[in-house]
Amino acid sequence: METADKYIPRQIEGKWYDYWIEKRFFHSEPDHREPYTIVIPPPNVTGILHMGHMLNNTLQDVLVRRARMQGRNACWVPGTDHASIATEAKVVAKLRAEGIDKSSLTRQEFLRHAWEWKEKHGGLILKQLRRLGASCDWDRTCFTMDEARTEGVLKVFVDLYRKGRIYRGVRMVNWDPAALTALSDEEVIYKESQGKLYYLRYRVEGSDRSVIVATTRPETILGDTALCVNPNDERYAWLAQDARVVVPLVGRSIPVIRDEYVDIEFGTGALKVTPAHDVNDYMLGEKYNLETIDIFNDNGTVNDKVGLYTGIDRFEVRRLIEQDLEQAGLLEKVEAYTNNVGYSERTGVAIEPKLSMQWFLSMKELSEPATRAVLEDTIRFVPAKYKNTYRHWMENIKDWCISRQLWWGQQIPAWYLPKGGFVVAETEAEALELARERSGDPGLTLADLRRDEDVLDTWFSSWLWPISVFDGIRRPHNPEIEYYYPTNDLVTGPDIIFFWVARMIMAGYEYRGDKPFANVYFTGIVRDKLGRKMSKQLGNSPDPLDLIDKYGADGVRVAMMLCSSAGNDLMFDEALCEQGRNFGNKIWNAFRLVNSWSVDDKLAQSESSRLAVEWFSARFDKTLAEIEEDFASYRISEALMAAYKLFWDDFSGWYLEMVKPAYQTPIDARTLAQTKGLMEKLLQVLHPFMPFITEEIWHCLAERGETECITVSRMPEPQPCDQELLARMELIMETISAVRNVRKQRNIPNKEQIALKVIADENYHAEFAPVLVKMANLSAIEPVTEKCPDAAAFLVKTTQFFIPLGDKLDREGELRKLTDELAYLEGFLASVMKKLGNERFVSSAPEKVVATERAKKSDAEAKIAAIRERMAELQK
RNA sequence: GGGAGUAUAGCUCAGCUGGUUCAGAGCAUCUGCCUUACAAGCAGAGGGUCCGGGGUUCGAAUCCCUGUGCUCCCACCA
Repeated sequence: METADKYIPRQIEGKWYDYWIEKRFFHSEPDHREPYTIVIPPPNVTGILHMGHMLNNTLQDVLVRRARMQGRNACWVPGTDHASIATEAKVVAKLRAEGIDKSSLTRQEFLRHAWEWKEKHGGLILKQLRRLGASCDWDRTCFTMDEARTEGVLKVFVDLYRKGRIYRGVRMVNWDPAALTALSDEEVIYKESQGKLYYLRYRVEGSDRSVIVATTRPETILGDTALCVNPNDERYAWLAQDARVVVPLVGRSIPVIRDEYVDIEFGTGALKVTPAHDVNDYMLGEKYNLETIDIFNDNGTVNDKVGLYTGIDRFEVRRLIEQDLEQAGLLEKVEAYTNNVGYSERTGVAIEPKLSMQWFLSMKELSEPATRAVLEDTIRFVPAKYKNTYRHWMENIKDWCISRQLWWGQQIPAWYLPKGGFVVAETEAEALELARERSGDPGLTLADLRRDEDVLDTWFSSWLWPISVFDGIRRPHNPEIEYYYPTNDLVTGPDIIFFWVARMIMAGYEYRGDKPFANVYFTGIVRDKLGRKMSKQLGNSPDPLDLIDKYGADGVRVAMMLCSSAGNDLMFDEALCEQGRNFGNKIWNAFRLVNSWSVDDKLAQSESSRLAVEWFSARFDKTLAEIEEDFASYRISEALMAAYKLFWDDFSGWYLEMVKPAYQTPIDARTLAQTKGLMEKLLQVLHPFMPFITEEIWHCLAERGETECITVSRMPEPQPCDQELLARMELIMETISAVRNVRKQRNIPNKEQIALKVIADENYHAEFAPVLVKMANLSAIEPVTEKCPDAAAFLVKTTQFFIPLGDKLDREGELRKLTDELAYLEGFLASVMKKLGNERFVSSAPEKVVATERAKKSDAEAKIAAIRERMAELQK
């Protein structure tokens, strides 16, 4: 049968994925087996697959597939996140493109559009994950805003409210004037921005003097309610205790207060205080009981409180006010200034600190068991360095602002009573009942109640994810949650350690009394080969699906795994995909070779084949043990590299060459069967990394029943291996290399058989002679007792080998080589002697170390003697 | 401003408790080969101030101090 010499992934990947799904191999139900559970970090429902997802999900798939093959009941739960701000922004943009303004719609109408959009475009990313080979249990696909999850969220909200952990409060929040919502601190990104520092003149009342104040935001003078100087600043000692100043342009009279908060060194040492629009000023305002004047509308334009610049955008006002101040002679000077400005992670606009009524979750108590769990390694972080980051955040945790002024999300289950006050309940009916009780008015109807307009922060649903995907919030004792929870591994990025990981841990202890997962594997950020973060703007991120088309899913998976070490950023280079694809091709060709052999039943197994099988089996077991260890410490890329070398070097490069029959001659049945068996085991080891090609070849190697897929086969377990055998073979391999070297240097074609003579000693293992003969294409190996003249000679450990060359021998060249070798060995010996000559070394170093030094010495001496003899021989 | 991490071959990275698995791997490069599974391959080769400087030790890539570079997190002085 003819098989192509190039492996074409496209032809088989879709076929096998469909087959696995059809046979329901990825579906899991609780049973008697030990569970292995991963919940996917839910991507945004409107998201599309990028390289970060590729990395993250390949890792999860490797772990899940491996666990499945180890006989565990593997369950990987997929799903998507409703991502309130991001999704709402997309829907708003889409409506705008259709000429519909969000403000012209009712909440219900808007949500209808949003759901429509979600049904149409949502979840594309999950389909894309199938291309990658992700072995998720798709029957379990969840959405953070589906019915079960939403009910869970509301139940938790009510529960926390009743426990007194949720409260309402006026706080300074990070206001996003584009999305028209408050953001949590974690959603604000600070960036250095080029700005200006304006020096403004505040006239002192009843005096002809004035105070100069430096500010980066002159437009906020509209909201100034005080001026503050440091009490220790002598420059302002002349100001009366009850001095008042006049706000430029506005003309408002405000008090001068004194507080050590003000940095004497900065600017002029005088600070304007705008409690409504600056976090620090807000605190001063609280302390000195200052008036708070909110000057902005929600969209960032100036309101009519002051009567100046009404309706104009904040940045435009800044420009205008600069001119107006200048004209009024109230602008002392303007300097260029670089400062840090917060921007919305979602919309990119500058954050406006704003006072508003929000819902908060008190975090202190929740954080305590969660902090302990990580510090005591009940939950293991890989790499462990993130424990520090985690601890630092948890120990300084602040209350969580959980309300968002959006429509897309879970609406806060609070209802306001007509005469003030509110009730919190899971359902409208319950709310009504409570409201009647509370108000003492049994005639109250739902229409009398007004539900809070805000929705909950998206993370308020995703922090429940490991529980809610098994419906463990609504039905805490259902068999699924009790079987699958706690989950095993969480694979995610360190950038959401606070947003998500920490909060899941808190929710886990609060609602299950147990950790949500045993291990957290933090991936790095995928960067391009220049070290730049991959981004749409830079256009330096390849489309994962294009890569899959070009290199095959297996190839791209290998690429991702090769460059990822836990917690480190990875420099992705498309060349790695090539390496992955090449590896697939190598596997394919090894299969083609094995597949091409015809069997002769009468043939007995040759000695060299018998030895080859024995050796490779040992080699396999040794590597398998290493791979086990790598997995245990989450060194996934090293595990893959070990398997890669095992297949490429040991199996293809050595083993197959050892057992390969001469061209167009048959192989014995025993060797063929053993080779296929070894290959099957190799495919199994590789399957978690390269699911498609391994499944394909698995079925080509033998007739299989309908469900006898590699995907659900049992992973080989490491057996003790014969180290002695491996060491002996190592020497034979060295000898083969040495013979090849001689051929190369002397231009002796590989086809030409040559003779080898050996002075056999304890390091020469004659039983391997058949392997040596075959691999080095020797006519014979002849044991001798004397050195052989006119021969190329080489040393393997202590064994001397000779290849008679007759007059082809290049005495000059040979001598030069020997001289170099001698010089090296003498230098080496000298350093060993120096060490051994050091009494302190001999007396204080452990016995073992001294012994190895002594062994080095005698070894080097023997070699030097042999080389000297050989040189003398050549010089005759 | 506070904290953490990191620096090893051209690139990406291993290197655990200080000593023969200590200077490694893969890729890239160079030199031969279209040798009948594979040129997406085979056989070889070269390549290092283990960031600089001190220290501890019989012995340091490894431990300590210090400097420098890079990365990240937290805070947000108007």
